[in-house]
Amino acid sequence: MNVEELSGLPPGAVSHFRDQGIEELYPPQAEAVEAGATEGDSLVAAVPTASGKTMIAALSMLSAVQRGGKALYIVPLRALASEKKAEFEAYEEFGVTAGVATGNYESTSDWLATKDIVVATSEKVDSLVRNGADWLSDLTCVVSDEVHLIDDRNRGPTLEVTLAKLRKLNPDLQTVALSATVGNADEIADWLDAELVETDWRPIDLRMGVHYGNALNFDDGSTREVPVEGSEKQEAALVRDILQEGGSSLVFVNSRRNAEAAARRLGKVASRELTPEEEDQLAELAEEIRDDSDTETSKDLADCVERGSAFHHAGLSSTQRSIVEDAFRDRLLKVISATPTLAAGVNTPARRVIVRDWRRFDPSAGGMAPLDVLEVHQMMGRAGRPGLDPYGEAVLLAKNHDESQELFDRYVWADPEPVRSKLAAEPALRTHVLATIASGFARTREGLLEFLEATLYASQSSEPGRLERVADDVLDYLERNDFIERSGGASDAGAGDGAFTSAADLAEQNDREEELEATSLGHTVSRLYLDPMSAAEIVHGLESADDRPTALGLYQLVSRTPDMYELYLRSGEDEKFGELYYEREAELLGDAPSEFEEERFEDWLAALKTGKLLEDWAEEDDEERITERYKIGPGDLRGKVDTAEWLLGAAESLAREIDSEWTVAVREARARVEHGVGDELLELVSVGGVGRKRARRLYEAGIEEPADLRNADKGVILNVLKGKKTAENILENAGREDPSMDEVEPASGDAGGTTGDSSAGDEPNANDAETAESADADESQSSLGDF
DNA sequence: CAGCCACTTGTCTAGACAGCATGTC
DNA sequence: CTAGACAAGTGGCTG
Repeated sequence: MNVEELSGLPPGAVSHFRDQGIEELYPPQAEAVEAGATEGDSLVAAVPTASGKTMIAALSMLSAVQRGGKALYIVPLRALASEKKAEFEAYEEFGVTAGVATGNYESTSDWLATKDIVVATSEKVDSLVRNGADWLSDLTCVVSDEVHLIDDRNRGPTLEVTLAKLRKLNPDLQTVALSATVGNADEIADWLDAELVETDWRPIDLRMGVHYGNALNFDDGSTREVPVEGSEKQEAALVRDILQEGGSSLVFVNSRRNAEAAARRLGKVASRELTPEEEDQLAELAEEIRDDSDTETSKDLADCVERGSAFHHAGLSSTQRSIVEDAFRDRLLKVISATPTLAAGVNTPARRVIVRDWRRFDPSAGGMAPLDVLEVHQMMGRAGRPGLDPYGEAVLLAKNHDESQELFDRYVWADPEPVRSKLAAEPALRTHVLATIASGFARTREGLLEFLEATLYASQSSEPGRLERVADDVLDYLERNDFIERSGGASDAGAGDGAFTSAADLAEQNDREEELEATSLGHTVSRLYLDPMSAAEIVHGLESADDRPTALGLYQLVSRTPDMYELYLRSGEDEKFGELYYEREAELLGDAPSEFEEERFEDWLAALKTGKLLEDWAEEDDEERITERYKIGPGDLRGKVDTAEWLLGAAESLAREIDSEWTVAVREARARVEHGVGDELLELVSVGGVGRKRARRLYEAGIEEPADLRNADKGVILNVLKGKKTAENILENAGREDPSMDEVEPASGDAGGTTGDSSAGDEPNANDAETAESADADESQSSLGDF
């Protein structure tokens, strides 16, 4: 089918596609159009990665907009949201507007209401539903990308419930679900009342194979000699082999450490094939990476990048991740070794994909468990760059003939697993049942069960009554913690009034439906997007505090909620943090588990470790020191700080809600973690342009609050802040009447500025060691080193 | 005696969404 | 009940 034959699109859309070099639709796309994608019909497209799924979405959304509607595109990751938004923004050329809504992106609901296409993460959509964004009922088309993630234990239920809610909100909604090829696409289509388009067609050939010995055997029967020379590893031989043809490769491994070690080794292979220009550009990139963050991880990454290789995992900062991804797409980097982050993330195709590790540590399995077929296929699907490579190659590594055979059977010839709803897991239901009640989707127990009937879980359930049972447990839990109230139902029967209970009364009570209503606290929890269990923990912790909680107490409190990802204890650390615990026991909120409850006590200490990390950050320790001390990457640190900020913000709302007297303490702890400063700097840091480092330098020079910025000698300020432009900017933000720095010379400051007049001024460590304040910090560090 | 290797032992394990109100060095 | 890669340490061999 030619794009010219498409109808129902906004005028200009077809020529836009033609300008992009799209003439003929790919077969799956044509099939989708035939199935009614442009006519508002629902559809499930289960097709391989990179076979034009986005185009199917685009055609559906654009035709919906042309009919006067509004479309929503749901993605699983923030990074994908920005990628898609950039793609859809090009439609502005013919008058179709696009916006993005994620947790960290600027976005007011009013502003989104004006956009034709909105891109959002599933959690953000869920949150918008909970907060009653009224434009949601104007939606006529919703696209769910990577819908197979419904299978995910943690985040799948959110997507599932959100889709069910959107469809309930607007029964005529066109639902377009894009999925990898999975075992049961037909079930998903049934659930969504949608047509199914299923194919394994790909725009570029994908050859899958297994490397063993000196040979690479493909699924089509062909063989390629790839000798392993000397002591080199198989993946090194494979990377070198394809690099000599000018192709890049992607190596998937199962741990961060493996990714880093492999990148280091592969750097030797890649560096042999670099041109001088490439070396220069890579050196620049390496510099950029070192500038982004001053940590061991950054240095290691930069060292690799200089040689044309890189590692990629969640310990990298988001900046570093995009640097690596972009450079690989520009063919500057020859090889990336990555954990599975990359397989699910933004598009980074390579000529050859090497799945080195097909087993991953899984404590629940007690050891190494094989990866899902679906997951391996997702990785393999990254092979082949459209328009650049003649074909893509996906290779598994075997050590012997038996393993080679096993890999063919297990992954090459195998079909992916079916998608199974994980909704009946209690943690998932806890949060979604509360949200469903709070946002009025269900007002009775019956109504709740009816709503749950509309989920994929219900359509798949082989165990009748399971969902009902778990739902009842969850309702009990929510009621016990004052998140909901039940009234009028059979369970209340006779409990209160003690009056006579006749058979007739009983019958009547059983007939009457039990009503469910969220309490004010329950509404708050739902809107804040907290797991009810986190909220309960925080509420209980705040209520149990007799004295003003310390920052560490609050940090440990939020760190032990299920919304904080666990920082786990390494061997030996249980003792270290056990000591810290006895030192600072009094600061912790709520009841500590007994030491004899080993598992719970470990969790408690792990939360203390995370809390201590946050305290270190709020005591202005360097990023480098923290990442080294806790053996984490810069990305992990930022993630922790981010989450803590969010949770403490939520805790502040909860504190207000329950009239806690510690609201201010929570707010202060949050502000300290947000800016990474001690409380004496909180005022300074509220001035635009002043962060943790500048604030500390200003404070040391005797400028302790914004008022001082307005009155102090400009020479002193300039001396601290270096650049005139920066100084002017900050003075303006502080509200100084005459911010101009013209003709002002740096003056040496009163307190700590004596060594500060070096011209470069970029030594963040230099000024740390001077004042009483940092002496404190040092002390806490040495005590930390001891335990 | 230095340098290299082969082998042993101990350690450790993927990922990342959300509120709210505005802006790091 | 289940693994395996890496890094650091150890010991033996060679020149």
